[in-house]
This record gives sequence, C-alpha cells and structure tokens, in this order.
Amino acid sequence: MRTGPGSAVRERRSDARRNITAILDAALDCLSRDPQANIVDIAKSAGVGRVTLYGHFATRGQLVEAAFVHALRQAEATLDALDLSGDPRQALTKLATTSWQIMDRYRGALAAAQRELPLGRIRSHVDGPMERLAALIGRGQQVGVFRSDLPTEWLVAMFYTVMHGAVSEIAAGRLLAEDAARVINATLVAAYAPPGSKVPS
Amino acid sequence: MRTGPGSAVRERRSDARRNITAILDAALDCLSRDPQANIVDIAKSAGVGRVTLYGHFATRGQLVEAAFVHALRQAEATLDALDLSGDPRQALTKLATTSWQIMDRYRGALAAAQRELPLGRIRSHVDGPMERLAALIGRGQQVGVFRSDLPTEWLVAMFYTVMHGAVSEIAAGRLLAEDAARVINATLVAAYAPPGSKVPS
DNA sequence: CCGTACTTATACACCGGTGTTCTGGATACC
DNA sequence: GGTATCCAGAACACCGGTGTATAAGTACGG
Repeated sequence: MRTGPGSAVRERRSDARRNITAILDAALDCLSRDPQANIVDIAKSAGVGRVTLYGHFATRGQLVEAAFVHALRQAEATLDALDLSGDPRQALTKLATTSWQIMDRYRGALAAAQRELPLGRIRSHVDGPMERLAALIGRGQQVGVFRSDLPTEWLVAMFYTVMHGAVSEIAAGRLLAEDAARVINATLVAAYAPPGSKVPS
Repeated sequence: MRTGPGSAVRERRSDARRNITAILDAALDCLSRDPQANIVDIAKSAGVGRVTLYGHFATRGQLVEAAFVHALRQAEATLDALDLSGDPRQALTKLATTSWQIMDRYRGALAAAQRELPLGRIRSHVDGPMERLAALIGRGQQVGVFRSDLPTEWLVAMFYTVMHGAVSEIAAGRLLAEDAARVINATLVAAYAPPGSKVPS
C-alpha cells in the first residue's frame, strides 16, 4: 500500500479526488431515493465507470459506509454552527429543527446504512455527533426542565426515533412535510417534560 | 384450481393444513430471529421440504406476508380481550403494555415485512387493528386528557414509533427489556398530554 | 511533452437465493 | 384397500448483483 520510496503517502491525482467526491455525492443522492440502489446506478449517476468506482471502494459496504460518513461530516458542519447555550428547551427546539432538515435530506442513506452495515457500526460513527445532544439533555435534566425519571440515553433515542417516525408518516402521506418540524418539536418538548410539571405550550 | 366436479372448493387434506401452520409458525420464528432468514432455513425449521413450502407459498414475498398476517391474527386475539373503557390514560397504558409484549415478540417479522413488502402493504393489514388505538386516542382528545393540537394519526404513529425505538435500544444494549414497558408508558403519557396541562406522574 | 496515474469498456467468473421439474414414495380420505 | 392428494429430495435453470481481469485510452503533473 505504500506509494513512494520514502514511504510518504503520495497525494491522489486531482481527477481521482474529484471522482471520489462525485461518487460519494452520487451515492448519497441515489441511496436517498432508493436505499437499495445498486452500484451500477451510483456509478452512472456519478458520471463514472463502474470499474473506477471499484477502484476507490472495494466493496459495496465500504461505499455505503463512506457515503454515510460523508453525510455525517456535512451534518456536523451545520450543527456546529448552532448555539445551544441558554434555555435547554429552546436549544432543543433549535437542535431538533436543524436535525430534522438533515434527517429529511439523508433519510435514504441512513436506511441503507442501517440495512447493510454491521450492527453497531452506525452507532460508532454517530456517537460523536450524538454527544452534543446528550450534553444538552443532561444539562436540561440538571436544571430540572427535562425529566430525570428516564435515562438520558432514552431521551436521546427518542430524539431520533420521533424523527424517524416523522419520515415514515410523510412517506405514508399522513403528514405534510411542512408540518413536520412543528409536530416533532411539540412531541419532544412534551416527552421531555418532567412528570408533575406543566407541558410547555 | 378447482378440485371437484361440483366446483365446490374441496378442503385441503389435514396434513397439508398442518404443514401450512407449521410453516407459518416457523417463518414467524425464524424471521423474528433474523429478518433475512431464507426459505431453506424456514422450511427446515418447519420440518418440511423446501418444495412443499413452495407448494403453499409461491414466492418469498407471499410467505412473509402470510406470516405477518398470521402474527397479526394472534395479536388481535390478545388485544380484543382488553377492556379499554374508562380513563383513557389508564386504557392507553394497558394497551401499550400489551402491545409492547406483542411487538417485542414479533419484532423480526415486522422488520422482514417492512423490508420486503411493497410500500403500504403493511399499512393495509394494520389499519384494522390500529382503529382500536385511534378510537381510544380520539376519545381521550375529546375528553381533553390527550392533546388536540396534534393530529390523531400522529399520536397513533407515535405509539408504534416509541415501541420501535425501544426495540432498537434494547438491541443496542442501552435499555433493559424489563424496563421497556415502564419507559414506553412514561414517554407516551407525557407525549400525549395537552400543552399547559400537568404531565401525569 | 513525457511518463505515470487514472479511467474506461467489455467481458467474464462467482455467488446466494429463488423458483421449477421430476420421480418415487407416503398418507389421508372414502 | 384403492386413489387422489400431498410430500420429499435431488437436480437444474435463472436471476441480479458483486467483484475481477485485461487492454486500450485519457488527462494530470512535473
């Protein structure tokens, strides 16, 4: 695998790098529309030969994972820009709204990853980004605006679960895409409210 | 396909019927453990030849669907025994607890159905059983103990979504199976509470 | 402008899973 | 006990998708 005599990693040629990102973008795009999209389609959509694709990603699994990570990196950039200090409930709403946009865009890629990546592989990639949410929830719990009778991890899970549910409902035609953010936020805020407290309206 | 001169549909022979239910049970069992279980495994587990299986279910899709319906019938029987009159919140808890047990048992079969059945096919089977829940929620909304600022269908969806989330969390080892019912109920009760009201503890 | 890295098309091997066909044998039903 | 029905096992064809080899062409980079 070493490329030069000095064992220095030679830079990829520019056209190769261009192709790689084209492939990743195409994969994300294809998988978002159909999580089962095959290599042929992805290569075609990237404007690249199938063999070229295999030159960069040895197996389908590697490609799916790479595409997933690619999406995650983009998501991270967006989420990093959010200011989550201040009232945890407001921060939650902010985070949920933005996360929803991301989720909505990449839902197919996520489905593909869930379908094909070995169990727990996704988790290990998502762990990092998830910390942001866990921290926020933990803070809210400490301040007492979020419930503490349920484990933090469960509240974290609900965050994604509710969004996943919204995706399904939209797909089924029972929820309008433009209502999703509101509905998600209303649900989460209520679900996170400590028992005995009033549900924020 | 007609079997007799009187064009009356001749009953299947008893051993055939026995095999069919054996196959359905086996399918349910195998798919619950691995949603991707293949025909060979299912036939073997049913103690039946692969060809016999194909004699009763022409394609894998038909088998999966039949197994799903089979599970649904069993679930229906259990749920029918529940008394859901009285306080909607208590009824909800009752319904959720029982539904969870069912969901937990057949999660794999559900996953298989989601994976392989054409979009909406599941929905059409589940519509009936779901009415029970929709009615309960509607009643609670009218009485004012469940929120009305979100569509009934969304609350219905949350019911299943939360359980789905619990399945994942258990699979990931972040939730103990014995805690699931409590956590689910606490989440649903809070999520269903009308804004401005106190979350029941 | 030359060498190398990269791309491409075609063609092929492989794989697991699905579904079919056949034949001999067992078993339920009357 | 005779017969239609059903079952079993093996063999095979098929399919879509994945991955590999080859050989010729193209574009980058120095």
